[in-house]
Amino acid sequence: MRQSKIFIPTLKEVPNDAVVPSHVFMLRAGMMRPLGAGIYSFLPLGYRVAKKVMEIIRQEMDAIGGQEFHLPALNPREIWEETGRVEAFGDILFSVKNRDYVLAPTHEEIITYHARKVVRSYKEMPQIWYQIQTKFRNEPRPKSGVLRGRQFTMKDAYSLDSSWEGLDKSYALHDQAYRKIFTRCGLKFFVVGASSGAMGGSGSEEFMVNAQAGEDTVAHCEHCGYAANVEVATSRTPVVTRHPQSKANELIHTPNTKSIDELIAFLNIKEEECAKSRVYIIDEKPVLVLMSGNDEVNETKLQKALSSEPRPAHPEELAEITGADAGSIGPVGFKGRIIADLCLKEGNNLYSGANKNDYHIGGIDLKRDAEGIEYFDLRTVTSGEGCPSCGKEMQVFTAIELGHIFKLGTKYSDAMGATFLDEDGTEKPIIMGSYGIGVERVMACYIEQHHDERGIIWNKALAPFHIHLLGLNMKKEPVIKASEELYTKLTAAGYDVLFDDREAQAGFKFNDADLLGMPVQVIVGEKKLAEGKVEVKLRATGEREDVSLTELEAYIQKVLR
RNA sequence: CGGAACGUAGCGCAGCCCGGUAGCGCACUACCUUGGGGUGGUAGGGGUCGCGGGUUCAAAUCCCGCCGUUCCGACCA
Repeated sequence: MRQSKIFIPTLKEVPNDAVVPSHVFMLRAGMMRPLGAGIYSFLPLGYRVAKKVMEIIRQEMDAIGGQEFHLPALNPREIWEETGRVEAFGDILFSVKNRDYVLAPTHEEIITYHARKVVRSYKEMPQIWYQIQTKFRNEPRPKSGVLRGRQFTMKDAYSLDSSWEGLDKSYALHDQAYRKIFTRCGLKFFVVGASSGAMGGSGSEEFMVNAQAGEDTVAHCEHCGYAANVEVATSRTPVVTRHPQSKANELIHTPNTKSIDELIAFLNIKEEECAKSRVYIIDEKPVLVLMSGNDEVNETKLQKALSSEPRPAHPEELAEITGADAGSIGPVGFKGRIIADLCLKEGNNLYSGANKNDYHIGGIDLKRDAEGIEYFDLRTVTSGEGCPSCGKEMQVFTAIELGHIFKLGTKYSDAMGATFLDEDGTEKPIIMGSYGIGVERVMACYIEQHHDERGIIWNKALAPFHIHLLGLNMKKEPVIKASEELYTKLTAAGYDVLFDDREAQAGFKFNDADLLGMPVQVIVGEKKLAEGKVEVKLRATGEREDVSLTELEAYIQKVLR
């Protein structure tokens, strides 16, 4: 493709609205343009990448026996009423105004609808049906370019099985296919599994990548692969040691010390010697939550422990309940339920608030001074703590969900009456699974993981072109001749070549090439051409090498393997 | 949906406080120049200042309403 012909509107400056790298570069490289909040048009360069991603997905889905469908985005609302998901989705579901249709945010209902009409016998299963299509979700807050949009492309697959063992098999096939897909795309990913309870249910895995633009916070152990959403993640944290002797309570005047940091500085004690207090209101009753040192209360874990929705107490409530303001609250004399993190189990000689402003109490023995105290895992893990499964250091970071595989079971087939006749002659609901991948997210995450300050760094698998051929001075006859010949030759050799045949300054072309990020740049300049050579630059490393025209093809084959 | 910011040429921005001729850089057009990291110059084209209303002799500028976009939060099958 000649760059003088293809529409690639590159931007020198960073568009005002773009913040995360993938968004900035997709706009700057002329891959896409916005049409509205969370709505993007793909331009030729961006669409080439999308097609490569979709083709990789397609190949791996076909390899596990998937069959590609093309399903309507426009769905009769009544189908969605059958499963109660009109209500479940709420405002996320787009509705058509002048007819009773909705825009499909996913396709479980449509697949189940067809399955119920078609599938009659256990003999017709298993099936894997998939589609790669546009989905619509009325996101309250679209953000980060293509990472959270109102319209996006998704590969959705659905498995139909006659037995739970069959579902396990279909699920495992998808697990393997997903690993191949993301690996082929060059993504460094990890899997948050059901064992870690990220989704709270059984039989689901999220495929995620580490990215600053991410929306989920996860704990991940590189050594053994343990990964869990920070809402449920655990770690090996030392429990406070119980001293053989419990000291007596001691009221200490601590003016202007609200935080744990201030307290340890003021009293010259260690963080582990403090018990931090948080008051929550649960079922309209106050509960004191004690954490070791500066540990953060994990409200998801708290909710699980109390099996009820907690909310932090308001400042006025604090004063009323404890007689003190936040920063001076503690277990001694607290009227109400007291629970503590496991790290504090039976701790003694601790410091905590005195329930009297500007006072703390030392020598607290939870066993002695907090009657009826209960212990739960309530803390939020942080980077550097020990992995619960292998004990090595874990990291906590934000991540983006790229794909999700899920054992649905009979939720949809039950609701919609999609049944089959089993071998024993009984009618049973079809056992289903659903498996999604966000196509734009794969592209954007790749860029999040592979860019530098100059632009994108494509690998061969996703690059819109393999080779960027730069004719440096397109007014000089030898350069024109040589670069035109190379263009023909490399194209004939099967490479996708982007030929910068524009009449522009060398620096202009170099900067554009680095921004667009094709893996290999072949630079045709007058001086080196006189020696029968061209320069080959590898985008990933910045390495440049002069290669003679006769050896060029072999050289490219080597670096672009 | 709560909090905040922004909306002026294709893009990035100044002008607004203190009302009076709409500006800068890049991009674009023509010509010259340069030709291995966004070359230098000359001459040009391009604007309902987001929309609507109000105040005023006069509004990009002040006031009210709306819309749009982004950021933080809530939400995220």
